[in-house]
Amino acid sequence: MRERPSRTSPYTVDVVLVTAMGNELAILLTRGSNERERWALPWRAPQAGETIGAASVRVAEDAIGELPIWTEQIGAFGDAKRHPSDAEISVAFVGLVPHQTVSPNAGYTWFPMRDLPPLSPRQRAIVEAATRTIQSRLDQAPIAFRLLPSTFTLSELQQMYELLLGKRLHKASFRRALQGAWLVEPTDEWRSEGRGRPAQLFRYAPKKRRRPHRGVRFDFLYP
Amino acid sequence: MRERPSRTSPYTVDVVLVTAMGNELAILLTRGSNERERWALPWRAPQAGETIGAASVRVAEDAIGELPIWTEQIGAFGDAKRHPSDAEISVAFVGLVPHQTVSPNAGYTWFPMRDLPPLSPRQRAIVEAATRTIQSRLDQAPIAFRLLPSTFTLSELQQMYELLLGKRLHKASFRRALQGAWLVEPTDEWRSEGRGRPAQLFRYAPKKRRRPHRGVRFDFLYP
DNA sequence: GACTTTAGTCTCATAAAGTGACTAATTCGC
DNA sequence: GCGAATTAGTCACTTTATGAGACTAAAGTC
Repeated sequence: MRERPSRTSPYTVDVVLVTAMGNELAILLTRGSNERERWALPWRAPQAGETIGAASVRVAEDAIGELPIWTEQIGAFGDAKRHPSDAEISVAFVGLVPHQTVSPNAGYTWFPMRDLPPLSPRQRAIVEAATRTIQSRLDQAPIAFRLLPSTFTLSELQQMYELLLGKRLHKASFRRALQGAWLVEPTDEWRSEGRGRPAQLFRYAPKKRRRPHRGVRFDFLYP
Repeated sequence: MRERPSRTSPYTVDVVLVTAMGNELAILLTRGSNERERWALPWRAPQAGETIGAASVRVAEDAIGELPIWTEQIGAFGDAKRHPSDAEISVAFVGLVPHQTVSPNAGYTWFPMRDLPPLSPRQRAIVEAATRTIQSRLDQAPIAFRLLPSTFTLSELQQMYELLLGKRLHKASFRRALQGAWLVEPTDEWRSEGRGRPAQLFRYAPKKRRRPHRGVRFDFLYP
């Protein structure tokens, strides 16, 4: 983050660290040491010999002192869009971080996704792509489960899905799909959350099942 | 392709050009000028100031003299896997090319995907990711349609989907889904292909429709 | 003309999804 | 203590999607 891109690294590795903060998704931004700089995604110009995977790990550790619970590469960004560095391209990663357990290091701040400060055009594009990456993987990896504590109520789980998908879900349908997927098992604990009936706590405990085999889907509207 | 990566470009842009060759998918490989080199995906170390998009276009034009009908970035590859260049990372693209109309330039050869010559580890990983990218976009972009001539029979379309997905599809289900998607319209032409009933020709002519709104899907089996 | 081959349709069975209403267990105001 | 409000959890009904096989149609082969 601090160093300028060296001659041997005209690319950067940028990481979008996402968390669920209350009812919103938030990402981690930094201004580095200079207070007058723009906010920016944490990034790093890898050392010679440092792989992009290793660089992304290091960026995350610099920011939160530990590893995200899930990481995926988003892609390479460049195409003339400006970046805090002079690098031609930036390889971007998303990482998910449970909010409760993690506090960012000095200089890093969570910003709700709906109210981000101005970013460089390239990093703005990276953030938008990060959202799409999360949503497209939501049904393939236990993303929502890992953003929650080890036990959780089904309402909490549904709210997490709603947050990540950016849309409301129907309670009965959600639970039916969840049951069919054999992904959670009930504990014998219940939690009373003020008013209303207490909710049973569940834990993530996936069981093997046969992969549903589907035909084709035509999901595109036009050209 | 010919040049070594310069000091200002320690990354390459690699392109997987895919076509349907008879009953198989094939990709375009080159050995460059040296007959004793390994076969490799077409790649290029971008000039200073050349964007990755522009570089991918140029790689494709060098290989087939025109643009693929559909292109998408696969991602950045590196992580210590070897590559024909010395570059730390390679940004990979997939491009689709209709086989009938395109003949590769000198030095480039189509290889069926099931029978590829040895590639560098990094390019091997790129090819595998290319397949996954195509399959995951197949329901979101008119990929199969563009690999076919402008008019085609529904059997041809189904075979193209089967080829791209790597699995058989049920005829009636396929046609029903296709009809529901309003993507093709019949022409008044028919084609007789030797024995059997002549098939009606269709053209790709998508009509607007409301996007199907679905709930959640839990498509992952375990961790 | 009977048989084969490919195209195209139909129907039935089953599974998945959308939806609203219903019951259950708790707190809050009074 | 009791009813309203609130949240959890389930049910029943409808609609839509999917899988599968059988059936009809139109050509060629012999």
